[in-house]
Amino acid sequence: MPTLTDPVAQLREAGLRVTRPRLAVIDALGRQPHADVDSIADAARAELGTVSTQAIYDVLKAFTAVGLVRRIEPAGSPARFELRVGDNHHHVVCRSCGAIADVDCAHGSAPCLTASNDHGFSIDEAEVTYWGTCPDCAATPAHESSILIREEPHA
Amino acid sequence: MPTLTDPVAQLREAGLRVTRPRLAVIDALGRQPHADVDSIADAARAELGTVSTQAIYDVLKAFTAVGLVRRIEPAGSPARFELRVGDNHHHVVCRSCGAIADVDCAHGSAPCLTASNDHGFSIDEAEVTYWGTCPDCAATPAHESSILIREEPHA
DNA sequence: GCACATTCTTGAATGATTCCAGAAAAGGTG
DNA sequence: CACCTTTTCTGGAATCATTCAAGAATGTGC
Repeated sequence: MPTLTDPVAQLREAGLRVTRPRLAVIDALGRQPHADVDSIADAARAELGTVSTQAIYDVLKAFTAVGLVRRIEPAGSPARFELRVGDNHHHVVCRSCGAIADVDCAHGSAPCLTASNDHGFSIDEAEVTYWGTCPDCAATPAHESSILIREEPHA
Repeated sequence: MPTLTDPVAQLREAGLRVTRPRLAVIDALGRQPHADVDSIADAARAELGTVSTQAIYDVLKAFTAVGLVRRIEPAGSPARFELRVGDNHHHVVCRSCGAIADVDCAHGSAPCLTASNDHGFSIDEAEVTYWGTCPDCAATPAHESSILIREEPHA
């Protein structure tokens, strides 16, 4: 087995054309697990020289459509994307810097998928987001965190 | 006891001034559990005649800050607000029309709050979002849903 | 290698949300 | 009850993420 399922093969299997921007995006996501569009675009540009932001959006949309990547959208953050799909895992999001980490489901594959009262909805997915503080931000005295996504932008 | 904790008293207790727009927002939220800013603004205008969108945002921000309302942001939808706070409950979101319903926690008050591996994060909240199809959309043959937020806008 | 469909580029539009400065209103005090 | 300070509301513009559109470039199957 290759390093991690040959990207070219992945694209072909998904019925998608193999283009430079697409490979760059896969590569970027492989390196940065929960990157937002901007980071992915930066990474892709570092690799290819020039890629339009639009292309990144298109690529990500195509990937999401065929299930190659999963789009996650923690409240208050721009959308982020990850390659891990299929295994129902969840995320911890840092309230102060926006960092995201993966969390495997504690009770098997579909933990809380059973709602107490589904109001007649037919539920097909349970998405769990844990909110807290990442080790880095916990260590820092509540100011000057690494990224700062939504507080005191002037500091 | 009043219908549901006198709004005026609620505001006073929260240390907020009692203003017409604020009462209108509380009223609107009492009637529409998971309204977005636009709906709230409409409801408030129906009641007061004129209110700036800005005022609605300010009011909601103030309410959120003191914990009077909770802000929820399902991926792909504008932010929504609800009065129910304090009881850790979750939401079911309809993939086709965006409808939201409350779901009480099946296993007591803090169900999945225990992540299998917290990566060093100190977690303070677990937010669960169930995705599925609401009864209305399930009944409809997959087209012409009530609101249609994000699929096949041309249909 | 060719033709065709798909994908990328450029540039602009949209929608939600926020920032700003000034005008108005609410509450507490004398 | 009038005054003053603080907070809130108005109106308009700015910002950010994302999407739309039209044409040029590229990948794929034959």
